[in-house]
Amino acid sequence: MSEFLSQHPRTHTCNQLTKTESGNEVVLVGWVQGLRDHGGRRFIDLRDRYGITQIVFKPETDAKLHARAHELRSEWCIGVAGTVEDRIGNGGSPNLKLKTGEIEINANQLEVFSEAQALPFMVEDHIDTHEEKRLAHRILDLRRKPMQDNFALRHRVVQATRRYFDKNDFLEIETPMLVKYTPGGARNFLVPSRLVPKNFFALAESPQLFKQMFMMSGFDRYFQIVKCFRDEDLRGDRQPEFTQIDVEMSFVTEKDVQAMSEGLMVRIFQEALGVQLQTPLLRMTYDEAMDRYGCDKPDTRFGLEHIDLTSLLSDLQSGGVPLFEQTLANKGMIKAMVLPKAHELSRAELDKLEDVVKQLGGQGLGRAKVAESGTAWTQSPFAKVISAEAIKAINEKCLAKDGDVILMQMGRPKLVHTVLSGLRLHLGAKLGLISNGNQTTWNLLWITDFPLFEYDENQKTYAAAHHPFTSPKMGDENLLKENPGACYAKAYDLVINGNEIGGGSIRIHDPVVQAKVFDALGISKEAQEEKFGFFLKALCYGTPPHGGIAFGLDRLCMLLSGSQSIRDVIAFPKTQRGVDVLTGAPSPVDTKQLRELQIITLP
RNA sequence: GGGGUGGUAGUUAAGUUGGUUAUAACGCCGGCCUGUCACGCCGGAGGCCGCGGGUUCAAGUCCCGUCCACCCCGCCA
Repeated sequence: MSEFLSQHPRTHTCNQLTKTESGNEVVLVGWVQGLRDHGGRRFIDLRDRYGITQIVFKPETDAKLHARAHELRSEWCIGVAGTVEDRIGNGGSPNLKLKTGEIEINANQLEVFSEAQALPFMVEDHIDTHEEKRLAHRILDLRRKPMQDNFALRHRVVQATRRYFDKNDFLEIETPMLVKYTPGGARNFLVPSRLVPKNFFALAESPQLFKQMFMMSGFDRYFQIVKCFRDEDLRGDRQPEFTQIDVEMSFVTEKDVQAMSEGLMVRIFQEALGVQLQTPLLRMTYDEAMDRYGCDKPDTRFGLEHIDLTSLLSDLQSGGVPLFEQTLANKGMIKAMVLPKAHELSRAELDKLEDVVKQLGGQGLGRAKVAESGTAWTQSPFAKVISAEAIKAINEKCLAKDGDVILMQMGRPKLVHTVLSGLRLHLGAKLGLISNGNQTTWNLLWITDFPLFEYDENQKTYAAAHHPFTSPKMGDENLLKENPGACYAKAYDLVINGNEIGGGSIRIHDPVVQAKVFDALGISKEAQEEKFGFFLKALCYGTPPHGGIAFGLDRLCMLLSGSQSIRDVIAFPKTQRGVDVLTGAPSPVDTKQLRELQIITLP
């Protein structure tokens, strides 16, 4: 063990010392960030979590020490004792980029705590290394300032959250992670039980039922910063284990939950970024969002809104275009988006949009360039067949002027929306319509009035759009039996710059209504009892009206930090395949242990 | 499950119609250097071209398969 620290305890961090401390004897510890060896003057940048301080080794201070400094290498972990000196007074020049740039430490003691091998990549702010390598050497990656900043920010978000809810009388209570397996919804990770052989726990997808039972227990206001687990395919903003800020309140309406959530956002943005949000936030119904953006999490920082031409073309007998006619006959939808002349794209660039459309699953991209004072189309496959009346009507409906290009998608509504909203985001980025970097715009909005159910074409059944404990809108419970597809839900999502950051709802507190929803979902009485019997029973002892919300902490931190990936705000994330390349998880286990669990694996 | 992009030195990349010894920058190693802070100068080492097969006189380059990473669709109540 090193005696150095007992004789020379750390006196300062590497971001503290200024000319005020000139002449002081200090001790700094940290990592060698860089070396500049001038023979008679050896400089190193010493880095710790807080910043960087220059150390200088001089032969006239200690010839032996000066010689030893020659051996130092990048990322060695060292301790230095020395005198704070004014750089200018020493004949040097200040480094205005550093807070400590006017001073340096003239070293008189050096301790090498630990050497470092040659590095797989340099520890610097802007690295251009494949993520695979960063993950494999995560400790080096995490030493980089942008990563250190990300986790400091995440800490501030978490602390702000705890302070906010504490101040508002919420109780932070933990819920189980090993929970009852319930099929439906996200796929569960399974954990075999040794004590109850051949039976499995699921890792909790969310604490949904537990937090509702807290309300039945009379806890009134609950929150938790909690890990959740979902065994689904990964994305840049999805990890198999992730963290939610989970919230539930009794005796509230949608507005109450939203107001409490807005207060949280105000506090987080204030404490994490120093940004003042304006509340109340904007609200948009799900139907409006789908109509204008084809998406339930629209990025409202730019235009390029969608225009629905379906009824217009229906009125015009498809304008004589066979493709439109076919679409309408198949109960399809026709939507358009206008690319303004101001953002004119070359024909080659427009052709490339076809590839984008195909990647999104579309067949192709209908397009038309408006000409002759809005009476004609050029560069369009439809131009030859479409009626003059239809051209004029579409141009007017799209408010398209000469030189604008109308982009069209048609077919099944779901696909039209996927393709056209994907194309919209692509164009927003390509045309530079989304501000980024320092000039950050924060568009927060609520999406409200979601449908209660979605029809599953494959299964030929309804599925809960949010989850099956979501309350129907007032009056819609009467539709549950006859027309479930027409029911709306007391559900809401919080969207920030096109990212779904939170989602919640008012829950069902009436066991009769809850049973009706299960019926509509096609879950038999027996299955209801088997899967949710404990919960249905719990509902029967005086359940308060209640509702809540859950926020994706990782996504929120990703946005606030300006990170491109959720992995940059998770210390040890998994890759796209759900693998931890650092530790090698998942891995095979001993057959002895499998036998104990009464599990065999297929060859 | 499907589509796309990529994998060449420690790192990031270049590598022509297949053709001698596979380049460069940074990093690394050695030397010089008393005011640097992207220090500078001189010298040097470093390669299973992801992996496996095939075509060919000859493959980093062409073909087939496969693995890995990233992005997207499906999926994620």
